[in-house]
Amino acid sequence: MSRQKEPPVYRQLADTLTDQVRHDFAAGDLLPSESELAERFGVNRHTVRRALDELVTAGLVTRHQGRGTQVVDRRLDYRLSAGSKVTHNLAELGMPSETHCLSQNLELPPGAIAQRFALQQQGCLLRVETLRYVEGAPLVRISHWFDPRRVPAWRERYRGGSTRAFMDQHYGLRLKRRQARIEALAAGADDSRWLLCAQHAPLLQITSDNIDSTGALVEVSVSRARADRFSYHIDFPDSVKEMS
Amino acid sequence: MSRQKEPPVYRQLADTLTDQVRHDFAAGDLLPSESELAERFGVNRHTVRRALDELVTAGLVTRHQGRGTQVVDRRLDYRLSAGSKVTHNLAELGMPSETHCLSQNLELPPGAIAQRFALQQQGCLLRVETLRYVEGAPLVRISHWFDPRRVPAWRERYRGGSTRAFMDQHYGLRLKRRQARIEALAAGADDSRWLLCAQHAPLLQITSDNIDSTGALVEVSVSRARADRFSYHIDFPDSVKEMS
DNA sequence: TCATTCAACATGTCTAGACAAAAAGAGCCC
DNA sequence: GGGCTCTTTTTGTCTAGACATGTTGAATGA
Repeated sequence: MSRQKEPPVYRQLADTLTDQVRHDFAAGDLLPSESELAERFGVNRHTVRRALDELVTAGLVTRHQGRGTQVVDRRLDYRLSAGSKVTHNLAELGMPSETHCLSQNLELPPGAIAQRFALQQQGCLLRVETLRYVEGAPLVRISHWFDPRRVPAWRERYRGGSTRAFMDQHYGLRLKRRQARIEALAAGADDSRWLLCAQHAPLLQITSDNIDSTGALVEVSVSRARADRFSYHIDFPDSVKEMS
Repeated sequence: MSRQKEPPVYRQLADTLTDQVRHDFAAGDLLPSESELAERFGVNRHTVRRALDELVTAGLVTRHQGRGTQVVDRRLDYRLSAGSKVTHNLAELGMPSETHCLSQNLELPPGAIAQRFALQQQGCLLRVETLRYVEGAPLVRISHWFDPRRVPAWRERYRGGSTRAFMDQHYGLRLKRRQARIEALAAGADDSRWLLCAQHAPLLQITSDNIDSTGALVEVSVSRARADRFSYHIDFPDSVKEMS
């Protein structure tokens, strides 16, 4: 194991092990023991542990005291290397994707959402959770909050697919976006589970108010996208916007 | 330090240090060195490091090699609860802030930046690094990349403050933003140092092309803002945009 | 005065060895 | 077979010391 220059040994070892795990191991397999790896690579066991720490935080393996280090189910990593087409216009996003429905319930919305609907509605809203796949990997998780009076019997009919198309088809609603708020945040446990990303990985969150042709608020959507696969692009045609 | 039963020493130490950091330290303070903590608590330095690892991943402190372990800014929690003024329009941002200049040099730009200037210039660009404070706390770190021919003798004159006002005053340049790209990413070592945030904390990065009145590209700016203190807001006047 | 050099100090990495704790399996007895 | 202990294997924790690398600030020198 090269030791002359950068990077540190545990980093190189982590990369090596990551490759091996990806190519030569299946989900559920046990890795060789730390002592064995240490001997095989000619480094101290602590260095192996430090390297394995990386794989653990990357979500590739889990450790069980007394049992061994086990390869976790993965799937997503292949996409990351094809990093160039990362820039999506949110408008294009609907097309080549597959949308799954995770849940749909009537719920009391959190304060920030309720506030937006405040003057029109103060009870429960219809919350529809969807997960959108692009090129086979999950890209964005969306919470749609609907005014339930505008989309009656939604839950009996909707089973997945584009909510936009569904609304158009069943309710004749074509929503426009009135405003959007863009934030960054760290992935929580739920996010990492659905988006197959590391916990605390950066996400791009977009909250938008969607109105019908009369200007009435029908939907507030909160989407969380994996930042490594998504960015948001804005063109300023020729407006007199200030710059920053 | 109790060692009879559970939990492990590093865990107890992590809890102790977490308390101390919360009560006896202010944002930006440096913790005692690892060796000093080791001696004070009667444990090995590695055990202290293991405990500090917990604080780092919890986002309470950041480490800087050669410098020390620094307490991260926590004031923003207050801000989050008073969640309303978190939303800044990037255009408003210039006003109540204080801008410090970190560095300014002629540099070979990275590929992504060079590409934007490609047809006009293929040598060095003027890179100006600024840090903007709002309400006394660092909010955003900006890399300005200028076409040096458009801002001659910049470095002899500029010492801080709004680059926008400076350009207007000295060069009669009033730039407009042509496009912007918004991404989320995790804070690196440099970011955490300047922005006083945790390493791997989510940042909102905005890359924008700024042109003069003739449409020529003069500046590309890359700003990284602490996601916990900043969000980006967009209004769609009455355009026929698609929603997502 | 200003810049350079250098030493002190901080975190980062690596090795070495020891024991603890949990899990799995072997062998035993009933 | 079923249940038991005991041994082995494996990860978890802790100590000890060494050197690398980055930062800072004081001493030095032009």
